[in-house]
Amino acid sequence: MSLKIPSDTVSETPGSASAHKNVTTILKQLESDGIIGISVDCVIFGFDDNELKVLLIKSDMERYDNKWSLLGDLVNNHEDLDQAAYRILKERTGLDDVYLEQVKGFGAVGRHPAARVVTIAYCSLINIEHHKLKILDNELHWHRVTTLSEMAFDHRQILDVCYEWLQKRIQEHPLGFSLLPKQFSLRELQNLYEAILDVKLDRRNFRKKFFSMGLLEDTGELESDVPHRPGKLYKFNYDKYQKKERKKWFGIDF
Amino acid sequence: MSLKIPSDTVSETPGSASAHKNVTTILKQLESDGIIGISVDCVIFGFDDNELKVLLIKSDMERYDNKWSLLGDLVNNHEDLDQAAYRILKERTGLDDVYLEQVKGFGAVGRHPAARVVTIAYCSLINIEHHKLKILDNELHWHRVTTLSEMAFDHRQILDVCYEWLQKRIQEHPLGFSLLPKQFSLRELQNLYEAILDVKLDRRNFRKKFFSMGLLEDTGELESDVPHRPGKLYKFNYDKYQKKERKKWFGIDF
DNA sequence: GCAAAAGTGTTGGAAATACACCCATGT
DNA sequence: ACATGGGTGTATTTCCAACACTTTTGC
Repeated sequence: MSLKIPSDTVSETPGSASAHKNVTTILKQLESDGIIGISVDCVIFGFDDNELKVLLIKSDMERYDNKWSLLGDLVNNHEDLDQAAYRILKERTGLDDVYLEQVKGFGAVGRHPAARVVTIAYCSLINIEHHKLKILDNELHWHRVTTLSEMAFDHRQILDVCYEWLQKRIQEHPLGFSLLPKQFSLRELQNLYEAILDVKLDRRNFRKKFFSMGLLEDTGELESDVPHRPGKLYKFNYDKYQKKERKKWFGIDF
Repeated sequence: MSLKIPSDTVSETPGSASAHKNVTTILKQLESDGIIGISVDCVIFGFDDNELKVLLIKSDMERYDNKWSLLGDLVNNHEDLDQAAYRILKERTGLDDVYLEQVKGFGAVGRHPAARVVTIAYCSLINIEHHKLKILDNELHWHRVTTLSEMAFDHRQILDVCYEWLQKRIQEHPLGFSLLPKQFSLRELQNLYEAILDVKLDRRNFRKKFFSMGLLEDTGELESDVPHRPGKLYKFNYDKYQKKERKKWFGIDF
């Protein structure tokens, strides 16, 4: 987790290295005062090369040098938790208007070496191609979720929880489309689900399922630059999804 | 939310009124120092008279007099979030060894009038008959979830989120049994599901469903003191449930 | 014997699964 | 022409939903 000085104004130089120093000082102060710090950590998923990726940086803290870290920061005094998460995303990646949802709070006593810090984990899903990263401080880049090197603090645990959350959530909510381009082929969609859930699905049944939901809109366009017959491109009709009434009864099963 | 002086030792006089004073003082201090406080609020559900109930107290704070409040407290410096939740339950109700799960963090800037406090909501489910309340400070008692009077702070929102969480969770995890006696009839179980989900279910299909899961154990005993044919009493086989391998694939549906 | 809830099976429809061939494109 | 994935339909099975009568007990 990277921490910076809490302030009420969003930095004018988002992502600049200078905004992320003095971390240790602040934490030492918190610790000596016996105060619990509160931070937000963002688990940002992307999908590329048919693999689920996560966005990590190199930790600012010496002791955790060469370990990878989620994108985090202390929560400012006058911002909501959600706002803090959006701010961190914006500062670190330059990205805005993305899917973001709170997943869980982590507050084990020893989870941060410098001070007592409770963190709220957020999940974000972005399309890697569409949102090219503009800020690359702290070696920000994408990592495969399946083959992760050692991570700082308890960030591995946080990531694991968020990944499991994603596996469950993607089956009951159409958040996966955030990982794809606005227009996508059914093959891409299926690859996404297969990669995240680590299963093989039947192509025909997968199509039937999604078409029967009636939420995919044929754009009339086709794939290009593929060395085979191009597939149709669809987009997800979010309005129509919103209007569907949610069923609160799913069926008991455990 | 009721707050008390953070300390590293669990109070020796759990639930005593004296442990819950000086709240305003602490919060004023936090506020003047520009520090974000962190608390835990417990939403404790019970089931009685075929209705879902929630355990509330009268708020300590003047401004919120006569409004009902969840059971909460500031998190101590040297306790995990989960520990804090268990401590609050123990202090306020004398109860231990109960189901408890984190639901969501709430951190809107203005949610608490005295200071900036981020709270982590926990859900707990207890059997009202089995765990008779020993501590009744602050007018602690059970309220119907469906007909709630005005609540303090944002506690109504927290309760709503937790209730929706419960409706979803009870269908995919056997936590509902915590609300029933160790031995229960199928009628009681069905009443529980019908009350929480606010649906009517077919009795035969309900039985079929639960028996087919193979997790109910016939105790050989029967209901007593019922003015009709007594039903068989079952208990939930939690060991067997634990051994079942979880399926990560539920089927896409949204 | 009557009221009240326990206990029990079958059937039809819907949804999930399994499975194989022809089509369009780039090379 | 061939390699690659796109696109499609059907048969089977499984699961869910609807539905009614007999049994046991307390009063």
